[in-house]
Amino acid sequence: MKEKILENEQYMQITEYIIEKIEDGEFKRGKQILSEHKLSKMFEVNRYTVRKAIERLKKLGYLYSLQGKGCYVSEKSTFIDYPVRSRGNFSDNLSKLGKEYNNKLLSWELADPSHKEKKKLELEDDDQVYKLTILRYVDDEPIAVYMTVLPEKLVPNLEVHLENFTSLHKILKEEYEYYPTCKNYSIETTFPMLKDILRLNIPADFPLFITNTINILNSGDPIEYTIVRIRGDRCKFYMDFTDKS
Amino acid sequence: MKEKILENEQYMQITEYIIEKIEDGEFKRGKQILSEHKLSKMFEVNRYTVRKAIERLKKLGYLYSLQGKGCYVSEKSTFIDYPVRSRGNFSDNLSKLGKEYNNKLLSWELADPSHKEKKKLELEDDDQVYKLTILRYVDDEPIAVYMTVLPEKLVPNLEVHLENFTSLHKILKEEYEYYPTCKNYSIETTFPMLKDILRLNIPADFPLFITNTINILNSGDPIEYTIVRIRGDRCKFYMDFTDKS
DNA sequence: AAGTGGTCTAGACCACGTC
DNA sequence: ACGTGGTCTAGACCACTTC
Repeated sequence: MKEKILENEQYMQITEYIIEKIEDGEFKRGKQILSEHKLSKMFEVNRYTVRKAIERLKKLGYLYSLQGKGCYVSEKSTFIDYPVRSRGNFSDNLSKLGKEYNNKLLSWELADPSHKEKKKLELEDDDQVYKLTILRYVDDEPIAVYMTVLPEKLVPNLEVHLENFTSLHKILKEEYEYYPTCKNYSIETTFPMLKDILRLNIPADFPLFITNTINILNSGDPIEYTIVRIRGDRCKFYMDFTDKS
Repeated sequence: MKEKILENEQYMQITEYIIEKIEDGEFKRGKQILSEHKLSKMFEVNRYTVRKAIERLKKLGYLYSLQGKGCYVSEKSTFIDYPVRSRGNFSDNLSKLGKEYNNKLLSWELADPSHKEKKKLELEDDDQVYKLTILRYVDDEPIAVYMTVLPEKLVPNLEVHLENFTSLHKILKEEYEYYPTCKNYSIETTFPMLKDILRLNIPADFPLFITNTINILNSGDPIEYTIVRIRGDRCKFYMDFTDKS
């Protein structure tokens, strides 16, 4: 272990070494690996160095650790497919996968739009907006935070329909007869802020997707501007261009 | 600084504190911030703790550091838009943004397909495939690594056209009269492996996009199966459903 | 030579899980 | 009581940049 892959980066050698062990099957899926203390003795390095290697292996998805118990080799994880398409929505897809999902309305307010929201939703000067924050669970695990902004003039008295919230699109359909379609969509990746960490219950160094989307009505009027913050370790985006729905 | 946001996580408090300073404009864009040594004295913590905060701030895109010089507040970064659509390609979009790009063929081989490649490309038992590895630069900065697999039977003698490589789709068009369209597309996010770190010249803890796509011919036959590994800190994906191209 | 960030050692205390 | 991972301190050496 004493030659160097990159200069002065023993933790990188240890990382690659452990990956090999996992892929060779020597460290078995689901099984506990050696403790940090034992690994640091084995590699003759400080625990700090082993921890940096393990930190990276966790972020790469090879390992996960439980405080007080130990560090384990991950099972092959199943990603939740997030479909991207003009029409249709998330729930259609999930039922195909046999997964349960539900939404929880964290908060709502009727407020003045920010400059950006005003522009995205093509609003006049005095228009107000509803701002909803929704937490989405899949199999009872929090997966994504939705921050949706809707023009008040298009969804008057929205708050009346927010009791026993299950789905925004259900409300739009059943109460307003709106069938929004996606105008555009963007996907970035970063890391969770403190709010995301608490809401999604993820470590600070896990990747996060951020999507921006504007949905419009048949008339072309923007009905919602939504920013979604999605667990990057559990989800993937999927587009099927043969699907004509 | 002595109350706790999360338990035993002083570095998280320092992170949030510095973010405030940046967003308030007290730490100015492009300017150097205090050294790690000075910050650790200021917050009365060890340098390790300050470094963890700075590590996080770098990953969040607020800071960048130069060895021997110091740590600076990032300018607002401009993302490279990666368009996703059935037809059309990357280069159209970039020329709109006024960016230069070019490709470099790192390697190619004619080989047996893996099990997965065989399935994705709907190959017979004896079919071979060309495997190309291409590095894409934007403004002379490496941005993405393409690993493309093509059935040999559809692009016979491909190697003849690989001299002075500029673009695979140019070869497909000019030499084979193929105009591939995208069948499906997926996007995940993880972290770079050693190869990515060296090729894309990024730190180990920067986020990476991984896309999978299958392109088909008009006949419906799969022509390429491509895995792309893209810098997540510099790129975003963009879909426009009003664009009918 | 002095200052900076990058890496690592040695050792400590804590929270948590198992026994 | 003990082992585990999570956090932090104190101090060291290195590579790099600036002077």
